[in-house]
Amino acid sequence: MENIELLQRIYVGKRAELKRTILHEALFCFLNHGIETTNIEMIRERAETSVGAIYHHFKNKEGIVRALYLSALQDQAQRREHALSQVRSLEDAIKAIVSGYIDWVMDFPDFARFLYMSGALVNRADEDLELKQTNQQRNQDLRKYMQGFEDAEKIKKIPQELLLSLVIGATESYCRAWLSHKVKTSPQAYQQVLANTAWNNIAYFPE
Amino acid sequence: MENIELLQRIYVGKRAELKRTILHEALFCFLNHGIETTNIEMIRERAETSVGAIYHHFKNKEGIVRALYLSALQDQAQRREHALSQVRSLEDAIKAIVSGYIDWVMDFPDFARFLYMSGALVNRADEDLELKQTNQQRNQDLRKYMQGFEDAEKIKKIPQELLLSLVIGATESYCRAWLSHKVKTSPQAYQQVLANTAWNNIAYFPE
Amino acid sequence: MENIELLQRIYVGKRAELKRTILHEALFCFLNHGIETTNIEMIRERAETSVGAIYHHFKNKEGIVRALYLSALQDQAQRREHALSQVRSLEDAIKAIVSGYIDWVMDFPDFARFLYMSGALVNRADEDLELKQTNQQRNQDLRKYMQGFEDAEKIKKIPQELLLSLVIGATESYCRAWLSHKVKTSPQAYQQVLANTAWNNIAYFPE
Amino acid sequence: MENIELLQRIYVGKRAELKRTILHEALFCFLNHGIETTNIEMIRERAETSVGAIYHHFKNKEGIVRALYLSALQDQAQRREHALSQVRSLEDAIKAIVSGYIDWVMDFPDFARFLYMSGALVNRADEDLELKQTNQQRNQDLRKYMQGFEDAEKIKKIPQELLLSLVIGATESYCRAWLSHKVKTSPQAYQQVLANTAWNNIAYFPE
DNA sequence: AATGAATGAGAATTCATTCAT
DNA sequence: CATGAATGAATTCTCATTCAT
Repeated sequence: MENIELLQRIYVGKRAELKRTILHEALFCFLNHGIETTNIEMIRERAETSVGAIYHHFKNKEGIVRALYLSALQDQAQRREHALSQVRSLEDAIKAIVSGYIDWVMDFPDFARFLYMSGALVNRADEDLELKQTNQQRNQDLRKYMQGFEDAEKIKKIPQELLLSLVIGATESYCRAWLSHKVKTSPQAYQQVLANTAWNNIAYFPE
Repeated sequence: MENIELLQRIYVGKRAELKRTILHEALFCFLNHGIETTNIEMIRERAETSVGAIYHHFKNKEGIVRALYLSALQDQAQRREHALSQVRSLEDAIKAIVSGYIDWVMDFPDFARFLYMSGALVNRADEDLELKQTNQQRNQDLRKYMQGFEDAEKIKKIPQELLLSLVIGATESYCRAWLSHKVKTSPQAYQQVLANTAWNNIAYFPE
Repeated sequence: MENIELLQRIYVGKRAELKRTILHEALFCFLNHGIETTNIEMIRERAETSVGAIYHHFKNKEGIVRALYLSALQDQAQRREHALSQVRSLEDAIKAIVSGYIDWVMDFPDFARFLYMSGALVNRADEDLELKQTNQQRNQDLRKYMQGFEDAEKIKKIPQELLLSLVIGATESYCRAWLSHKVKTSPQAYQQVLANTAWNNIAYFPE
Repeated sequence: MENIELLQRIYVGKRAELKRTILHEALFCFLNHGIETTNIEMIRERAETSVGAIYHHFKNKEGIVRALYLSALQDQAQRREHALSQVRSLEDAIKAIVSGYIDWVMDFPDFARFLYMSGALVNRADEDLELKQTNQQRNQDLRKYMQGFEDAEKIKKIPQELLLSLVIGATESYCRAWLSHKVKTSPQAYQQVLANTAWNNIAYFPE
């Protein structure tokens, strides 16, 4: 169960064991029955705990969804930051983002699937300022970081709103298709191709 | 209310007026409160009809969701087929697909938003063979159609699974962002750019 | 079951039959188990209906409490107004109020008990403007009415806030004690005495 | 926080500090949210202690309610007994009871409010023999005491059940109204009047 | 004495759906 | 075709209380 690895990075220590178990089993239920269709009893049964404990730790059913969502995002971001820290040019950065994304999806397909399916739900919570701000901050940081490279002029002409879609759009689209079994070949097989394509989108961006 | 236009193309005539009204108001509720959170009473109230009438016309709550989903897909497909029929080269076809996609999203943002949000739900229904087959059929048709052009060798090297993501990935990614208010500039502003990028992805596909 | 009589005056007709039944049985439960301790299932079982029907008609558990409370108040007021309409002097009015109060408590001891026990609850809802205003209106009307009599100078010296307590205080206190079985003799036995005392409080009000 | 004063008279010493704190904060919660609606967690938070500590000191939620209730009754009785010990005639005794009642309500409005609101609850506990007997004992003592005065023949004609209502009814009614903000003028302003009225009810009791 | 995580029975409420009129 | 009262299974969540540390 590689999912536990991810959760162990976010929920550290012995104390958090029950929390991790609950999240792990909740993820299983959400993926197999859908988020709205999963009820607390199902999670409770799998986690072999009590309703009270679940509410004690997460307050809400939504609290579980949110905890999973944030764990996934946070881990994804950590991995990306690590990958970017190894890189010295814009081209390498773009390719690292695409490659890293695919690697993460391959390592944690369950979390990836969950991110896609919960997106609609979590975005609904427009009031969720905390999440929104964390996201915006990350985007800005990323942008600034990339503008620090020597070959960075290229992205100065590209509207920043568009940049992310050009880089990750095709990759995300393919991963989505793979995770929902619409295509069979693993994204890893196309990792090179998708990384190159992403870079081409930037390098040959039409004036 | 441009949504009604779309519905009028699918549900034709005076007879279908109540059906259209119900779908129209249901769409409003689904977008504003989420699909699962919307209940029949909410739709009934807005549509100024009775519970019985809704069940008479759609059998189910799911029946409403499905009707909306299929209407959107069908209209989108109609539009794409029309656009493609005007076109004589692979390049034009690719660009027409991207442009048409953006046009449709701009014309019916509510339906587009609905498609994105219901995706998770409807895909869950793996048993829904009818829908799955229609979709696969359309994809195959599209592929065959494109292979008929003179300049079609290019896509023969491209794995067919990957093709759609390369063409539409960035565009879909940006439209999604726009519909959820993460970016402000309308996709229309980037229509040219996105169409060109899509074509570049095909034309300069790495060997 | 005299309680039904009262409810029939407030909830008129065939249509309202289920409503009356639910209220009637709820009253029984509230009195025997306390308001907070009574659960919907208990009411449902006695009323031989479904949970849904209860919620359909009253929206809330609190809705049931409120409906009973308002019914009681309304009936009490109706009776008092009727009694007062028969009367030509301040003395008779005061005595009619006391006598009427006791009569009503004797006729509908269940509702009286309920009023006493729900008072704390319903008053908690400070936001309940509707109720508050109705009450104030009634008090003002009563006051004006009483000032219309020939022998009304007497109450002009009495602070209006104090008036009601002087008139009804002892009676209410005794009825409360009787309804909670702290005393055995029926209030009716002291009707004359309490009416006279009330009048004395007014007539010999210290300057 | 005058409430603490009262509690300090009942729960004496350093040892009982936490007990007093818990009761004090519980009182706050009960008054602001109602007794049933207040949960242990709310009290725990305000008292800055632990759930365990609360249960250690009071065994029960009901234990807290009861402790508050008994404290209030006990303090009220103490005060009354003291006042009565200063008095040499029935008239003075009656007036002292009324005045003392008002003084106590003015000094401890929170406890008074609590007594009114918990009345319904505590009476429900018919099984609570201890409380019932204490109460009856006090009433009998009071009666005997009053019959010891020279001018005591007057109350011999008055049914003993009725006596308390005649004496305290109007006062209690007005205090209730004041505590629930239905009237604005403080009971103290009417202390004389209410004491006189109470005495009149006895002195001029109709044969 | 103090702590607070864990328990789990029990409550209120919702809501898709049916069906008699 | 239309209506909306009635149904009742299912769900979320609460909270007094216990108990190991």
